[in-house]
Amino acid sequence: MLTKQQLEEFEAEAGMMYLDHISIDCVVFGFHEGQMKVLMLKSNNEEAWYLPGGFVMKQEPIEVAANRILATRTGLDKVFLKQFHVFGDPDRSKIHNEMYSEVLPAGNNFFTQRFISIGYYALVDFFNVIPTPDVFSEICTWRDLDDLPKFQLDHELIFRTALDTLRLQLSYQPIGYNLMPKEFTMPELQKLYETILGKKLDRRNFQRRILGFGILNKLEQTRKGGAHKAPYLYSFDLKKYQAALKEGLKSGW
Amino acid sequence: MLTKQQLEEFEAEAGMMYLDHISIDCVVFGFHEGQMKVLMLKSNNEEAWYLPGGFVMKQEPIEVAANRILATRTGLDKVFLKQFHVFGDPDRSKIHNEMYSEVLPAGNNFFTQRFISIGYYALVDFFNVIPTPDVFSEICTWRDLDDLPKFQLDHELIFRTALDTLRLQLSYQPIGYNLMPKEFTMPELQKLYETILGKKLDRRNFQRRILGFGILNKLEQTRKGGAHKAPYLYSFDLKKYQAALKEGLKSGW
DNA sequence: TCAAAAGTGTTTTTGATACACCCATGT
DNA sequence: ACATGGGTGTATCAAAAACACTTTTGA
Repeated sequence: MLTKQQLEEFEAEAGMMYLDHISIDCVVFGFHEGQMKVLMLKSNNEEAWYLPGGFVMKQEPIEVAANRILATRTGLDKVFLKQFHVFGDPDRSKIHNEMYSEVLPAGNNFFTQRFISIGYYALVDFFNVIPTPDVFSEICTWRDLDDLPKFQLDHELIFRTALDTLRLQLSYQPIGYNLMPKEFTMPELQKLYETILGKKLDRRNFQRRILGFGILNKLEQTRKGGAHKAPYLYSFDLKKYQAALKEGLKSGW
Repeated sequence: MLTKQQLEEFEAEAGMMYLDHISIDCVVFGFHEGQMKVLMLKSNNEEAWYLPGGFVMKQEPIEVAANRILATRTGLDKVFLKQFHVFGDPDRSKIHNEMYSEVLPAGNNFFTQRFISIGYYALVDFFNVIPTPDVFSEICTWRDLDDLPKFQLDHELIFRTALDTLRLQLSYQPIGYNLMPKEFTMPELQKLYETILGKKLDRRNFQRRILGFGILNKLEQTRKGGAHKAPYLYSFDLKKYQAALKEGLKSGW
């Protein structure tokens, strides 16, 4: 938690560096132990959690800003990041505004203005992320998709919209390269799809379809140590994967 | 074309009314005589055309702003309007900035600041639109999709992104209610799809598929006066249409 | 040795595509 | 009467969905 003085200093600096009225919020999806996760933050003296976010520097492209914000929260560079919606209700930051206007001097100041937030969602490799709190929080950690906390502001809407977009994306784009480790088994990849979609898929049909996309390399080795028959390992064929991203998986018409 | 004084007055007013740094651009699609059209504007003393656009009032939701901007250019209220992308490159309004900084006093002024533009696309009934120029232009008119003029700024990118989004949309959402008149024939609807997609479709398969969606009502009457067999008239079943919008037309997985 | 997970099929159903025939209408 | 566009139907093919059997492995 910031002291009043720290907040005032930060406010003054922010007003110099950043564009007014524009913020960025990121929904960072990760996958671990068969569970879909979102990266979230929390301050010790608030109950509700919020999404990683930030502002756009005066001469910075918004994509660069989103990457920078993500990098500072995760330690990651160059991840899959996609703009999905703009949240522009004038009341969306009301509670926040009221909170800060108690602490900060009245009148124009950076934090109490109206913000229009550009939503990005990211797909990242769980193991590479080093969750890093921002200046407003002490806690930055993964939350299970089926055990979500109370959200601040409209962050629940932002999260839900991101998830819906991701699900839709799944039907015409390959997904997984950014979420899975280098090598993985077919059941592991299936679990990812099932988690995103929130439903069970047929093992055999899933395998046929995924292989049909032609974006996987089957490796020689198997994943040993499991309690049952050892599954084969696969990796993504990056070239073909990226081609599929461009072309799309099915034409529609 | 505005005089220098008019521009200065408008600038001062805009700075009071509107949020800094945020603009809205609309790609308005219409359909007439088997041709897809976009609504565009042009000033007499500039060569390049631009898209209908505007700014967000200080306490106005962005959806409301987009609707207001559209309403002032078309006379329409409550049309299909969808946010599709944010354009946030710091150089995107460079040329504009330079242009205005010649005319307007140096230093901070509304028109020479950096703008991040929220792109909306609209699907409207051609016949209901009354194209209305804005304060910067004398011409506001429909342009054929296959006879497009030179664009200002990054408006070509905005237009192309809108078209791509619309095409993608077509594969998982019904379209047409907002573009077609109340009553229409199957060949007319097919022409719409063909124009959006930029390719020919099989007459019989198209009909089967569209009817399969269950969003059309077949009317008793036929469209007479044509030089051939009179085609049946159809209308959209609004209830089922909106349900299909929500559900999507195919699941994917 | 057996339960559970994984590999590898086949059958069935559905939807997309391609194609054929007849009907109505204005010239 | 005929060319043209429109209504309706069928054959074919490919992909999705449903389903079955065998293999491997640790407990």
